[in-house]
Amino acid sequence: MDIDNNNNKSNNLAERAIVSRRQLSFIADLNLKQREAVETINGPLLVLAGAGTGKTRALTARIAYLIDCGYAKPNQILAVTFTNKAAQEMRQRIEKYLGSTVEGMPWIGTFHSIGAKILRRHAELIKLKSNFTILDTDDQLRLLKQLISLEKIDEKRWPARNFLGLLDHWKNNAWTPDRLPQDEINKFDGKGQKIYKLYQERLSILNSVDFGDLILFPILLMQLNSDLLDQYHKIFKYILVDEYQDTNVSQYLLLRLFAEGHRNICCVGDDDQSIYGWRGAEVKNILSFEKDFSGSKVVRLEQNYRSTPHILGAASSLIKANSSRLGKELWTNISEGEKVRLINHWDGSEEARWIGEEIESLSFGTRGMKPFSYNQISLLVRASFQMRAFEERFIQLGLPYKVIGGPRFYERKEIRDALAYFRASISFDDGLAFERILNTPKRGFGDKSMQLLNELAREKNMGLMSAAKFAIDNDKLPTKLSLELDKLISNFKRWNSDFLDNSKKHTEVAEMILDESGYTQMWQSEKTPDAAGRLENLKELIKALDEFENMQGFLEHISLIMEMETEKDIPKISIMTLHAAKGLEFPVVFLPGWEDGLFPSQRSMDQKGKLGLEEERRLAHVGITRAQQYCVISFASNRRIFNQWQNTMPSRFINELSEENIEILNSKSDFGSYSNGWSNISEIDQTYNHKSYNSPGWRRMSSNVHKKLPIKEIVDPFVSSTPNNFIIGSRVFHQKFGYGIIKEINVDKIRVAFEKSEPKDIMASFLVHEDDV
DNA sequence: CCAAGGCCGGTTTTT
DNA sequence: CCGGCCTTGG
Repeated sequence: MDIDNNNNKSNNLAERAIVSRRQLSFIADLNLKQREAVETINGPLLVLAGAGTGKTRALTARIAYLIDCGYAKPNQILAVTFTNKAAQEMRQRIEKYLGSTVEGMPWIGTFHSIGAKILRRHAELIKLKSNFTILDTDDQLRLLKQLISLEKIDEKRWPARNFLGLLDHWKNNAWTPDRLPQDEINKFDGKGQKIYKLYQERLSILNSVDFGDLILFPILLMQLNSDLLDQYHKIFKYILVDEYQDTNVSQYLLLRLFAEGHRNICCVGDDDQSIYGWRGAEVKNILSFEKDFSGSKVVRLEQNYRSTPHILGAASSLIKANSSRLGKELWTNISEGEKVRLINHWDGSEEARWIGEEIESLSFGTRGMKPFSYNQISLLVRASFQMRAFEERFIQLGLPYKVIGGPRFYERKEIRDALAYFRASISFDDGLAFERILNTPKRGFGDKSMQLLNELAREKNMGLMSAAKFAIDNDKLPTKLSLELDKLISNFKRWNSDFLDNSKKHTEVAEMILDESGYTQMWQSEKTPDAAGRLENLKELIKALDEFENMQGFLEHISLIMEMETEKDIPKISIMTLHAAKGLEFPVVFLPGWEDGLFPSQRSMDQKGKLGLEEERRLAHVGITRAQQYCVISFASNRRIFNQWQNTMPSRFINELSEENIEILNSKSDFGSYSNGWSNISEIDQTYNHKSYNSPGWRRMSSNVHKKLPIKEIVDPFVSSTPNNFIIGSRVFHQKFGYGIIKEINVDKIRVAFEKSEPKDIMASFLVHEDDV
């Protein structure tokens, strides 16, 4: 709103003085490196920011600096994050720095929200209306199931869920149906490309896009309309990207298109915190930044403000085992603190018991530490099924806890149903929403009538609601169903005009819809224990809706932001996955379940071999670096997984931790070898003793670790083509050209000087290290 | 069309 | 052990 603020400032000396004081306030307390990251404004810049080095601070100070010094207007800065939380935090900090609102910064947001914004502006160029809906996974699956059965593919062998995985992969790589690589086309029973095409056509008719399209379509828009791209080049004078290590190929391409304009792109990231490879993130992007953006500068933030030296030491010793790194060494001014503690338990429930007891002690103050509040304590697990044991234990002990990133509000059935009613009322084209609630509450529509309508819709190339109308008019349905359907459709027409009627409040219309459709009634008459809770949730939904001006805005909001802010309550212990913990910090961190196969996860290693293991190791690194003062790693000798007891070996990561930063707490059970599992908790708590690395238990454990399961070497052409497998100067072999020396690496094109042939640019996937021949 | 029971499978998850 | 999905029988 208040954009002019910045333009007027130079006219007024007093204000100028204020401005420079303000500048001091957000630059003065930065360290030299951070300052360099803020003040290097021209050309491509990569900021390698280790955990806890003030990354967000530097990033936001940079934006404030650009605006305050007049390098850019607030609306000329594109700042992209991955999560809404990060975007929100960025906004708040900038506001704090600039002392004004950031209303005038339309281009701060997640990749997807910015993609959606661009797409809405130019929807017609890509055969969409600008009020298109954004599908969720449920909708996508429903649509895919239809298409798969239509193609007469056996759904058992080729589940829609698998196709969704493929689709994701394709869109992450910016492959449209026509641009699919040869070896992708015939995936999924030979019909991959065909279904992809059908899917996109159907989406277009439904006036819908999926999440992948929110990145993919803007890329296409920019590639196909050079004048449009020019426009955006003019708008985006400065580009900033947070968590660059998490970008996938599509996101990278989009950024590169925009960056071609002013070439002022600043990416912040940490290759050691890249933990989303499994969903398409390419570490390659950050590793080859300097190659991708010529003339770039790299600034490393290595001073850590978060953790004690022992915690940092343990984390660095671990991450050193990774081979593909840009290399950073975190250091700190913080003086001595607790060593990282390591403890073994007989089994998972003993582990849960011990941690529960330990948390109680910590909350009263123990071992010379000040008492910790529960909200200073967190428990980070590899997989969410591990949480249950702790929740059960904490409930028994009466310890308050919260699960972060648990089942999300907008993913609940009743919420989705309600939203489907709203969506179908707003847009008659939204066939997937209509289909969802057609028989909810029961209106007598089963598979058969549903199929009839769907086939009709596809045949006539119309939305499901129009097809329904057609079916009624042409007597395609039993009279009873026709009457029901007719009633429903006229309801939707009325609800639609109610939403458009400005004299009616949208929340009231929404409530009315839920009542008139019989949806509320449906839950009221249901006797299951959770029915009451569902009705509560519906009320919550209406409350959330009240924050918005109209239904359209609300729907846009929730399709992009899948969470509801939870009110702050009494202090609680935070339980979450390691993935969810990225970006957070806690004084106390518990890291249970460090057992080979669980963490590192066997599946990760099976699927991606060494690269998978390295990603797991980064995850471990993320875990340890969350801790500010006190970090406890634990593992159990026996664990029940899917109700089956398994003997477990300590995680290989434990052996990689530097001895001098670790203190071993050993329970009587001596690494589980002779404990009968009945040990009494308090006894364990009181009798753990501090053992050196030479205890018999430790030696046994170590020797077990050496028997680590072999890692399968998987040759995935896409993955193994990362240039980091090769370095300049190494000797490689090529099937046709023989041996040669690497001279230059450019993403996956590698220039090789062959011994018996001219130098050539070769795709990385065709080269092997000389040792591997 | 629907409710009840059998069977299979089961990381990480944001937008 | 749990939840989702499919089959089966009313």
